[in-house]
Amino acid sequence: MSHVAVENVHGLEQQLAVLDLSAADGQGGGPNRNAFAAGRQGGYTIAPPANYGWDGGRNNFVNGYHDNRMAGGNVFNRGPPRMERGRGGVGGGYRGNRGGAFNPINPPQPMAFGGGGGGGGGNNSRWVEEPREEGDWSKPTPRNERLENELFSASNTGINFEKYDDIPVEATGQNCPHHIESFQDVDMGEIVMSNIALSRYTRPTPVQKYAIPIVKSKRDLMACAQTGSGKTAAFLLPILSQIYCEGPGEAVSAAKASGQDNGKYGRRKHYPISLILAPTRELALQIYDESRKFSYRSRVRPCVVYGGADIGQQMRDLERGCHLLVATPGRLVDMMERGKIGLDYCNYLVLDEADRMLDMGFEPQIRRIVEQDTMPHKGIRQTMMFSATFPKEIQILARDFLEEYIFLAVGRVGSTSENITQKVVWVEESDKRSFLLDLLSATVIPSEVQDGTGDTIEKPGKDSLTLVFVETKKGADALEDFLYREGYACTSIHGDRSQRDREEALSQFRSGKCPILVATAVAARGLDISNVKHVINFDLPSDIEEYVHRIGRTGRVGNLGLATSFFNDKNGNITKDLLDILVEAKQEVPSWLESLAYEHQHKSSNRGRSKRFSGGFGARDYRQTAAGGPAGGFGGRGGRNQAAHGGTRGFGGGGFGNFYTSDGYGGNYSHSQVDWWGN
DNA sequence: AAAAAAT
Repeated sequence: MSHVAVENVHGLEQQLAVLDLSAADGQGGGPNRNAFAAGRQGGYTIAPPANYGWDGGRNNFVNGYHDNRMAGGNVFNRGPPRMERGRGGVGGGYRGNRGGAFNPINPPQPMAFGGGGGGGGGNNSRWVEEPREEGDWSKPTPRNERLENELFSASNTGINFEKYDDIPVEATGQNCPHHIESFQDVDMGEIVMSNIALSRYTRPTPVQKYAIPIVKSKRDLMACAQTGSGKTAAFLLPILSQIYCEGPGEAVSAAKASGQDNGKYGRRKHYPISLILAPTRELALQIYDESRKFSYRSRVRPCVVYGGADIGQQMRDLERGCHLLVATPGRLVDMMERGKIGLDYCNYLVLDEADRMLDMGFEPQIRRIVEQDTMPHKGIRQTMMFSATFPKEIQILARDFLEEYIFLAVGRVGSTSENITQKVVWVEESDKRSFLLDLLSATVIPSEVQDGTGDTIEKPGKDSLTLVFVETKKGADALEDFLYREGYACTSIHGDRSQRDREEALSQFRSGKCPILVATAVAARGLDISNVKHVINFDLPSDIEEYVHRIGRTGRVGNLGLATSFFNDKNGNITKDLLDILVEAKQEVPSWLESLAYEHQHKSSNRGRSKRFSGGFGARDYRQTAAGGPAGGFGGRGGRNQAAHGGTRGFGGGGFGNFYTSDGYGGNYSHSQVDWWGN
């Protein structure tokens, strides 16, 4: 049945979910979880901040790029902080109490919108609006219809997750709070509830049902849930709810005490109450955009900082207040070293895509941020980690940052959504391009377009997006060029493109203006793009986690998706894991893949381990063993046609099935065959 | 060997 919450039960098939990794193994003795709430309630000096536009945070100019969502320039002035009105909050203590003592002007008055436009940024503002940080943080600030439309108009029309109700859920850890069935089952306050309604969320997704009460009860959490199942809201909603409920504590007064805005970047240091770290800039931006929705009509101001964009602009944005910060690690460290951000009062830490954040490339930066600076220790702060994949070795590492945590697994850790139809096809390197053309013309929902000669041709429609993954940045450029020359409206995203181009590419893809996006791993994780109907692994990745995340760009929030992967003898290292994934997701398995996996199992060591953890085996050694060297089973020269037609390849005893021959898919695949996967 | 993430 559904939602089997298990306490301290060692599940069998849950991929290491439990083992000895559960929180129940006595890491106890740490500080009281509630310490931060109790211990950080020092003096609170109320000093009115600069004039905030009532713009849930985001101005129309962020990160150095003009944001077209709000034409007309920066209409809100950024005057100096207003003179202290000295409502004598000193010693007044913590502000979380609703209906607290200091609420003389309620509700706060918003700035006039549009009208007046803020006085040209002069330093002599005479606006007498209530600064947003004052007042009762649990009470909504006034509506702003323009902002409301901007934030909520594009959101999808509710999530249909009924079919997920029989996904097995495992929650391990001591005193795990009971899950909820509806957003009304837990008190998240009127601000959150109204933003949930505006977002048209009808009922919580499975991961939200469990994570929300866990986070609300101040527990640390390691959460694993399939791609597209609503993880972002699963942490944003309860964290924001807590901040609204408890107020800013010392963070706001500390920022004010840290200095005056000197007009340029400001001298102030900002103390976010919550920090969310993400592995790519676009993902950080996306999370930030979500946080703007859920902080609408609140006193919480979200900010985002990431590399590749104007740091001065980001600093100016911080200057307007920063209570919830979304960041990529490098830029955050930079900001910390410049004294612009202090984590001293950061009570909530989220690692999104946590297994990536803790892998070799990121771990030192995470330790730098979390352990080697002023962030409250684990047990004081609340730490939450989310990902669809979480290799065992990284789970162990992750425990360094967690205290008495709850392990939550919705579905098996690392599994793929059954909403995604997965196909693996044998394609030699030299055939990949022509194969891709066939695939594109066969799978896109076409719209008729006039080509240069006046003939009507069919091109991808804007409601049918195709995401093509390649392994290298060069490869991405080359493939984009190729597709462009073939007449496809396509673009590309990878780490060598400018940040501006990256964001532009993503936006053109999202909007359907370029319905084909060629991408490297930068787009593999977390990005929520509606209408991605087809993910194509032009090059398969070398580890299975990457595969799971890549194909998870389709089949989101209950929609169906298709993922096609080009496989050849370069991909030996992923054979077994790929087979396991296909079997588990009840997908058709090409018999040649089964045979290869069988061979691989008998011919390579270190099987089933991600290369990151292969101990003494460096990546190079592993590759040689697995795929290239004398011990490998992939030395043969088999062509796609041979494979497809069951011809003999160079693998000893490789019995090839007729999965691809039986449906004529092999070398004779043509544009007319749109039906090869059974639709 | 590659990608990502600060300049």
